[in-house]
Amino acid sequence: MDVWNEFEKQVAGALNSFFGVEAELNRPPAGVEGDLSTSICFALAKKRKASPVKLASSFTLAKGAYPLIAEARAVGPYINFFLDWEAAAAPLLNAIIKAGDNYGKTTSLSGHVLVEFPAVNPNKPWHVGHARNAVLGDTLSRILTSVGYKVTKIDYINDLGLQVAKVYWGTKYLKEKLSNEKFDHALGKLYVEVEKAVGESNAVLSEVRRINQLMEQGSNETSLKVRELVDKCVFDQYETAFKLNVFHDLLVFESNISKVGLLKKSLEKIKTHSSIHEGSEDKTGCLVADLSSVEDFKNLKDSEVVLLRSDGTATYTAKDIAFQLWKFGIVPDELSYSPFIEQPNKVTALASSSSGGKGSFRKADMVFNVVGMEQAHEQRLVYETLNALGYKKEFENSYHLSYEHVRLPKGEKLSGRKGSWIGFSADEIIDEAESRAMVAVESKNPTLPEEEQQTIAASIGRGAVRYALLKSSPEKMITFKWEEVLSFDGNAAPYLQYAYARCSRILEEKQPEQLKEKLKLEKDEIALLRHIALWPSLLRQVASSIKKEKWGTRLDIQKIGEYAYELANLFSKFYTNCRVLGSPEEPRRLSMVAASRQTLKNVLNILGIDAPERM
RNA sequence: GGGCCCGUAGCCUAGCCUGGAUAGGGCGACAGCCUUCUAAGCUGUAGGUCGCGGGUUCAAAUCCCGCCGGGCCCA
Repeated sequence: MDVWNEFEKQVAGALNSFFGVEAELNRPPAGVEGDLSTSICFALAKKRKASPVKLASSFTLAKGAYPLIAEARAVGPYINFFLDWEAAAAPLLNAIIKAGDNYGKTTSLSGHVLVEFPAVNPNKPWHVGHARNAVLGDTLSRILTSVGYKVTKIDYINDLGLQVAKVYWGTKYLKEKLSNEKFDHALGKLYVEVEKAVGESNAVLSEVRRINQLMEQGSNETSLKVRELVDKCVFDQYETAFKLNVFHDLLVFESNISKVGLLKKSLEKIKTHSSIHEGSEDKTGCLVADLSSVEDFKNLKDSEVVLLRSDGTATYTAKDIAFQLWKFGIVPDELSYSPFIEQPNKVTALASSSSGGKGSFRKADMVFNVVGMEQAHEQRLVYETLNALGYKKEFENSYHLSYEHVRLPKGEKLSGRKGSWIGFSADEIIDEAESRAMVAVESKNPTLPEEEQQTIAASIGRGAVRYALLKSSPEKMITFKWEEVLSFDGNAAPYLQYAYARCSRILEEKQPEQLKEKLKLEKDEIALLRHIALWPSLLRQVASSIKKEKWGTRLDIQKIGEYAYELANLFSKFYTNCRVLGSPEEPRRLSMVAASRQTLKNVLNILGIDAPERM
């Protein structure tokens, strides 16, 4: 049931048949009456040599042709259209309640989308910046799913990096510094200590390098032990993910990629292409990809991208290219998979492994990499290389979802090496939010069993953190401030959840029944109903805002949060001004409450925020 | 040297791609509203050189050019 979409079509049709032009439609600004408006008369005024005001007032609606349009009113040079809410309300409300969790969803798009996030190194806990990445990737996945895509959420674990070798060295030689806390936290702190040791002694660094070599060779005692350590760390990182309602389908470990020789096979496949050749000048002896045909890279030295150095070792770019080729199924999937972890969403995430069975991994039609914006250049190199190799379709379907980083209150960066994340790990922030929520829950619901209070507080805490990370545009830097994340008033997740809980409490008393006749609605009711009706087109609009750009991807993800806030706000006004239970308007208002509750639930679900029945 | 992102009240932020009505919100401040479905709420007041300067246009926060400030990348 998409009343709004139908209304838009009718307004466009009415304007087209009267003026004979396609007119753009806008929402009138706040304080101006009407549901849709057009400023087409300005443009027409010039061509037709008439004043825009006259043109606007000349407009008339063909009778009976546009059942959803109640009125078209000229306001100065604008024409404002009014939807016939009294006629539309009953069928709309009935349809929303019937559609339930599917209200707003469509199946208009299809294809397999792979979304990779957050790819945190397995030697420390997630900090608030990783949480931003994860929450963005997760919400993007929810949006894509809601418009019909089949989405695979994938995580990449670089278990062959020097950072991992360092913590492994630490567990052997600095055992006493490994604390008893949650393992990812213990490792993260140990890592800081190892960095100090490395800085003080060359012997340590060469031992770390030796460990790293063993890891890269694989199939030895060290590499097995390192993988054990990595798994243990990732398990604990995923406990954090679960607290944020972040779930995955597949984890791919670099060690497994390396073992099956993905890089080598990818290079075999592409090296005969004319754009892959030996480098010139200072790149003699290197294998390079030639991107000099790309306008933006023409004047750069690295219009030749090094894939293999003259000593035969591969660059990160080469690995990234190989992995991107794998994602699109250009090189076959030779990885084996085993069940890795049971998730609270009842999906068992699989992980690449040395012993498991072949996966049913389907090649992707579209790939999103959620990566910080400092990597824009690197990401573009990868995609442009695909293009240069003739994989045009894959190039066009490679998306770098970039986002700005989270900074600490004083403006410093979050660093694993220096340990500046300590005190700002995702766990610490979520836990703090949860315990603050618990104080309020206890005082407002003293009779509830403690377990239930805990569940509600957890929902509020994680919701607050997720919403704080989602409500502003990804390209804006976030300076972390406790007061902001822990503010439970105003434009914050608890405000949305509170509106939902209020709906639920009314409906606990009485359920709505099918509505039949035309409804006479009050102002607050129309405002609420209009916003509810907007949900399907808002969701569609956000999904279609996804646009590959030269550097990065356009995505209006913050519009979801904005919509959610407005919905909760309009419901709160309705709740204050329109008595439901026991009032003469009870039948229709119960339906309004049920439709509000359903829409709030569906919006919160896209944001990955729980909808508690009471709080 | 080249490139990317950000700049909107004390603080945070929407709007910019697709120009149009008094630049929307939130926090904080101040003043009101609980004997009726949860006051984590509602109502109101104060607070703005939309970083600066040009240009295009009937119309610029929005488009174009040039600066400045902050962050980042390539070399």
